[in-house]
Amino acid sequence: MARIPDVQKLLRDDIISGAIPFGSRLRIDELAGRYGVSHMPVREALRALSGTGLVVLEPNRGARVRTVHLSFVVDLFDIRSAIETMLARRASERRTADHLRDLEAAEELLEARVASEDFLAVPHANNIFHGVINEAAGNPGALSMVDRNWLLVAAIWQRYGYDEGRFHGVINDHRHIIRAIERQDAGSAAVLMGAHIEKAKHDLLDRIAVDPKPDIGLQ
Amino acid sequence: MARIPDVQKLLRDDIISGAIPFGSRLRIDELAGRYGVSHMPVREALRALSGTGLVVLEPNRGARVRTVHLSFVVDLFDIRSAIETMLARRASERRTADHLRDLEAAEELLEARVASEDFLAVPHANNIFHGVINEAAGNPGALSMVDRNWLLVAAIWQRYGYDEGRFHGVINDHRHIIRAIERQDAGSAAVLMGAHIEKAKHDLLDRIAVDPKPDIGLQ
DNA sequence: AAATTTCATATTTGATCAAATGTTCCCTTG
DNA sequence: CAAGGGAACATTTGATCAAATATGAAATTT
Repeated sequence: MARIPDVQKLLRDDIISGAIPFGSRLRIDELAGRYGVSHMPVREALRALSGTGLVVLEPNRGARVRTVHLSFVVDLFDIRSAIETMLARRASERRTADHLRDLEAAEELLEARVASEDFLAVPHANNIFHGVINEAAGNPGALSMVDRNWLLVAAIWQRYGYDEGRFHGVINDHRHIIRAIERQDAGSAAVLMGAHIEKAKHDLLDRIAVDPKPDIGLQ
Repeated sequence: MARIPDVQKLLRDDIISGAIPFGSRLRIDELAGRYGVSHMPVREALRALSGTGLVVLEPNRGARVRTVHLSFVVDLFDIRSAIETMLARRASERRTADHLRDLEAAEELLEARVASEDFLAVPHANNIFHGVINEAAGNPGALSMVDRNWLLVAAIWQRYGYDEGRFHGVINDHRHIIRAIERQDAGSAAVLMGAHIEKAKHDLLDRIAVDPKPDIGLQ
């Protein structure tokens, strides 16, 4: 009684969590055994994931988890910066009172988790915060692009861990971004968002530089 | 002896050309007959295309070509503007002499086609021009996003046709963009590219406003 | 001894068939 | 006559099997 979306999600999560390293071969029968399904749903799940770029499929040669180079990490952040900057601008123009409320709720959740040192749960709260902004921008296509991008960044960051000191800078950035969106100051929101993501990029790159962990599959 | 990538390409082209309208149901057996293959490759091709967003798959309810709203057209251009602006900036920084040569060759091709009034072939030349810039930027992930975006824009534009007067403005924009990239003026290249895409957006929206063609599937 | 070819094995891809799920139309009932 | 239920049909999904393709190892030849 297993379905394709289930396998897709299980496999996706196994890749993000690091259980399956970048560049690994993905054998259909092996995955079928792992998830307790026949090999048919696995086939289709792999095909679907190849469309998202998380899995690379070569005809007659099977599937692999995408390989990740250091330059690819930079590229990911450049894309994210371009799109989220645009979305912050749009969100400033279109935000409703409801959006502001959601935004402040998301930020409170994030700050509560930092205060209680529940650092593992912070990235998820962060994801919610950015999700509210991107949702408020009202561009579903861009939203799904950012989500895909986020997935890959999460997969990489998961493997290198967070510097806990980072979160205080995040909180300060967020508060300024909220205020810009509140006063519908699109230009300010865009610049602040750009800087916010630029910081994230270098925080991650620094962690990779300090401890590259060559066995992770980052090339 | 047909393969999945072939079916994928055939189906993709049929959607872009307008042979299969937006929102159409895509029945596996029907497509198998259309392309002269068994239904197995079609299944997998649909799954792969669903990953790209061109096809929407609902579990146990089959596949449809994605539906396109007017607001979605605006969203597409916003995304494209955000990414291509970033790529124009990067291309300015990284361009080599070879890139400049390719860029000028692409532009000459485009201008030749406009001059000989071969208007149907102009969009392809235009695609090459932008492709060179995006290639020079050296961000493959962003490149594939732009390509996907371009696919959808092409599908829509194909249905509404081009105003031939448009191309002269395009040529002027392109020449200025080339000069900005040549002198490695990233800020200028970015602004010019942003304006260039903004113009394209309104040229298309105007054509839709003049003749909405309700039977096309745009909602 | 090194290289190339051939053969065996593993794996993906395609075809056929069976089961589950969704849809539609007709019939019954209120 | 309308609304709800049910049966027949269509379509997708899953399973099994066969064929094509790639990979790796062993053996033969130069």
